[in-house]
Amino acid sequence: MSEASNVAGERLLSIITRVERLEEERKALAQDIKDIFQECKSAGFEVSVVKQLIRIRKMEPAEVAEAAQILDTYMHAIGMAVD
Amino acid sequence: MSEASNVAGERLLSIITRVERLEEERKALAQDIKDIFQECKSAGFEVSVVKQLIRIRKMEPAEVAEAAQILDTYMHAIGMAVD
Amino acid sequence: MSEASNVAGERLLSIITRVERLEEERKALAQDIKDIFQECKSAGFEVSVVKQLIRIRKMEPAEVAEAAQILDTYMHAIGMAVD
Amino acid sequence: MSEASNVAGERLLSIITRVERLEEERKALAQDIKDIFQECKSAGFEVSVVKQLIRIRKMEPAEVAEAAQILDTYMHAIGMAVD
DNA sequence: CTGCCATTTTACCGGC
DNA sequence: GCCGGTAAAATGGCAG
Repeated sequence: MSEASNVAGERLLSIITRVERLEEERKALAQDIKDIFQECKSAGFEVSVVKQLIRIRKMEPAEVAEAAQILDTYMHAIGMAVD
Repeated sequence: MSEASNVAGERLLSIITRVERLEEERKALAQDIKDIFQECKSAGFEVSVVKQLIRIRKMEPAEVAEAAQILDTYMHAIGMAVD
Repeated sequence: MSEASNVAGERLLSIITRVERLEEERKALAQDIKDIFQECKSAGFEVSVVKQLIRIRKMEPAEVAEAAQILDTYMHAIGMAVD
Repeated sequence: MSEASNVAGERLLSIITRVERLEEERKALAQDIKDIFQECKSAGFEVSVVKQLIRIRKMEPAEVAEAAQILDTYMHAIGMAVD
């Protein structure tokens, strides 16, 4: 036999191979992102600021959710929970 | 104009949008990988060991041997050697 | 010789031993914290709320620092940095 | 009254204060450990390998053997065995 | 080559 | 008691 010596081995190898494939795609995307930031820099933008902008755009909904969660926790704490 | 008030702004918005798009694809791939490890677990494999295997497969054989060698040397040095 | 077979080995063993000692102290502190939360629960407080309070007390200065960092980043970006 | 407005509040504040104190001690210990690894590096040891050694020392010998065994089995299963 | 940041791994904590 | 997600820590990669 050449690679996987039995049924379990074939299954395992399939798992490993698929993961490795997806990781490569992931790596390629990371490279694409890096390329865009390179272009960003060439266009005269501060990369760190742009990254921060992106982070803020992501965070705003997250912060709303967090605030809601804090409120919810307190309401539970004082026995006012609706559920 | 709707969002970006000038040429630089449009360029910047384009950059941000493209990065965000790629990041979402990255996130989706990460989820796919998680799913495979879930399947891996269901199939009865030790996920941590499978991850270790994938790590080893990424390394050059020489690197693997060298790392083992250093570890062995240190173990001898502190009297932890198996022999 | 019994444990470390040479000068380098003794040095290495000393390093390892000290790290292990500090890690144990760290672990003991973690246990102490857990014990306090147990007491907290017994006293009738909602542990999750107390933890959140602690987190919030930690976060306030962190948020100030973050805001300052954002300002700093922008000032750099527009060439107004003081340094 | 200054900070805690009642007995429960005082109790709660005591809990919070003690936890925060212990967390600071924990943080200080983490810094001490970092310092030792810095010294370790300066002494010419491979920090990653030393960390690996410490991990192995924490494990029961039987566990070490078992983990190696499983890895070996999987490597054989997918045809990566060295022998 | 050192410090920083992203990713990964590990420990914790709640629900089922 | 295990399993799931979540928060902390460690690791590795990268820019400066």
